[in-house]
Amino acid sequence: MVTLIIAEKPNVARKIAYALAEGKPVRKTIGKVGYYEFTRDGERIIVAPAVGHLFSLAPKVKTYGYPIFDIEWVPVYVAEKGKGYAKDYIKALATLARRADEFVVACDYDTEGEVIGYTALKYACGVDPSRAKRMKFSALTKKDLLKAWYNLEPTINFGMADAGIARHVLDWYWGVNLSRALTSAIKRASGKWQVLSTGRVQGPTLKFLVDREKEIQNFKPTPYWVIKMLLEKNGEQYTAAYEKERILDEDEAKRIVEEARKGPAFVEKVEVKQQKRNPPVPFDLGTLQREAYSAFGYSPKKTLEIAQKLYERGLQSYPRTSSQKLPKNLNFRSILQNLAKLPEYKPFAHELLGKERLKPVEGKKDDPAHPAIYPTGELPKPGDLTKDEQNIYDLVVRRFLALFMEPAVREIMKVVIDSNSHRFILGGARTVKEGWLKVYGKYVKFDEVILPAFKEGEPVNVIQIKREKKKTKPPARYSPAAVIKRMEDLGIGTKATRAQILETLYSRGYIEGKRKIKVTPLGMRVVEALERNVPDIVSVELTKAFEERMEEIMAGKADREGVIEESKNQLIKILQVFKEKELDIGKMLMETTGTGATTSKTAARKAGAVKELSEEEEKAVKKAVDGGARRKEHLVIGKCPKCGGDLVVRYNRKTGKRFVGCSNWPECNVTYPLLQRGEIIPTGKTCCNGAPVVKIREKGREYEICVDMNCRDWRKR
DNA sequence: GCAAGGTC
Repeated sequence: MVTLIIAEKPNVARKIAYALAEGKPVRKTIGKVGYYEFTRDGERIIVAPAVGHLFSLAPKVKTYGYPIFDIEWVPVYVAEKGKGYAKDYIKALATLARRADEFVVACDYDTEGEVIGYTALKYACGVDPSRAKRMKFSALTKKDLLKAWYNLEPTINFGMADAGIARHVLDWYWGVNLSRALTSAIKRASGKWQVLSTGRVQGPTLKFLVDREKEIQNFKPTPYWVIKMLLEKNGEQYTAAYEKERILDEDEAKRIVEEARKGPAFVEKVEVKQQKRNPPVPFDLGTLQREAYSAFGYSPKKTLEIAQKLYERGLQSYPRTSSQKLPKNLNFRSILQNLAKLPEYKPFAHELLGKERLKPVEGKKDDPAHPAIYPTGELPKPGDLTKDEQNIYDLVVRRFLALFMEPAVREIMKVVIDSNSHRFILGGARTVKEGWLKVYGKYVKFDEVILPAFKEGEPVNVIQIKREKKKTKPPARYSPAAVIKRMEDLGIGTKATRAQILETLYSRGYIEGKRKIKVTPLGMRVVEALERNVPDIVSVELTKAFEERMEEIMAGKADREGVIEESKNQLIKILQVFKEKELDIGKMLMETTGTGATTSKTAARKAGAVKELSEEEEKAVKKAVDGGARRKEHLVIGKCPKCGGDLVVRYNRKTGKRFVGCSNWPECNVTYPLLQRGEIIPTGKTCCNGAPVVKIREKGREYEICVDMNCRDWRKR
């Protein structure tokens, strides 16, 4: 007797084989596809992989019209471009099925996994899916896999399979029909062929981008005033802010300034608090994509591609996960021992290996199929990784190391100054214990504003009290990383598809801008047209409704075909109305708001995935990057001798190396090099030409050094 | 040609 076990992907097939085999499984191949043979308890077992979905929905008749509902399952390589690799996998399963008497599905235990198993059995193996048993596991450890093998479910979960199939059909019906309707409308109005699209996830994603665009367009800045007190202590100047942050009336601001100027000013209260900051949680894909965007400016899609490559090389675990928890039985010590072989991680790994107990922090999110992302302990060879791969690898390794480290401790200081019964607040903050920031501080910065000691009741030497006029700012545009986050929060798309769906919006010409996403006039019109005629498709409610129907199918409270039929009837009505108004809708889609035509193919390409940035965009990007860096709150080590701004520790975006730069960059271009090792502690002292002196603490050694390399006393120090 | 979902 031969049993064929079907896994969701090659890597899992290997793990199952190694877990179930008595001794070592034999790896064989059919075409390019590897599969495994072995015995257990005298039974012959074959484990072979799918590669995700091997079958996809496609129309039975090739037409361009709509509505269209007559669809069938076909091999993915027939329905989609670039899926040729799937052919070998289908062929391998078909061949192996002929040798098997029993079938077991061992795909991920969720609706998509059930559909992958179901269609593989039915269309690749040519077997009735009701003949198959089910392995059910939530971790790929030997223990879990053996338990699943000895406790096989008698059948696959047909409730889950039916719910999954309904999801595929409904998404196809709504997405393809409405995309054809939009494309047809613009064709009729313009005579030109331009692909437009929408769907259950594209619609609401574009909608929230449009909402933000409108908020920005309609934004009316209102003036307000802030009041600042410039004061002096021990020869240094500090700025305190009036306790009411914004004053909306200019006369009131004037009055406060006049009254406060009369003084006398004294310290009313000093508060010092210590704050514990725990290490960040392990990476799930979304968090990694956000961090890589903020650290390196990588798009979510790029980060996923790099992470996939690192996974394929065995350097890190599976990237498409929503878990923020590490496997309980992972051998942390052996991973750390391996990482210690890389000089840049050696000190941190050694420090951790000296601990008796290694307990990583963990986050709330979980994933039944995969743990959080972690480095496997396999090491890249020198020169093996591209710069981009090195960056993501470094981020993953440092995050992993940080999980086991002590919390950082921050000291927050608040000095309340009274001047003629008006209160001003002077805030300070510094890191008093680095903890996990030692290894991860490269990617997270906290504000360092060091204040001298103030005593309650002491007089304050006020230099100036003044008001400044400001204006409220419109809400910020979404970045790609922020879009992914918003999609996660709304519960639309999956960790594996969100980045790709965002790219689709670019390629349709709906949105533009690499870092700050702007909706094009075409994008605005598409949402408008859909909102008027098919409000469901731009609302997250459609996803919610689908999910409810799927729950009902799984629970046996609704029938798959009934749910599909119901959605189809609803769509028929909508599409009929759409078709009647097609020409008008097409004309509306072509209207632009005076910023140039967007309906031609070239314009759509221009508005699409932006490869080259205009000068203006380049500036905006620089500003965003700089703004981002500033928000990361760099360590201040002294004053700039040229412009009086703050000299802060910065990190080169490309090389990650640290240096000292002026906070008034790009207006002021003062920079100094820095040693790349050791902790930097500001001393408040200055040296030649006013350059600051810093203290470097490294491996218990401490010394002071002037940051100016031309310093005469450089060697001496 | 169009969706969204797996995975290389």
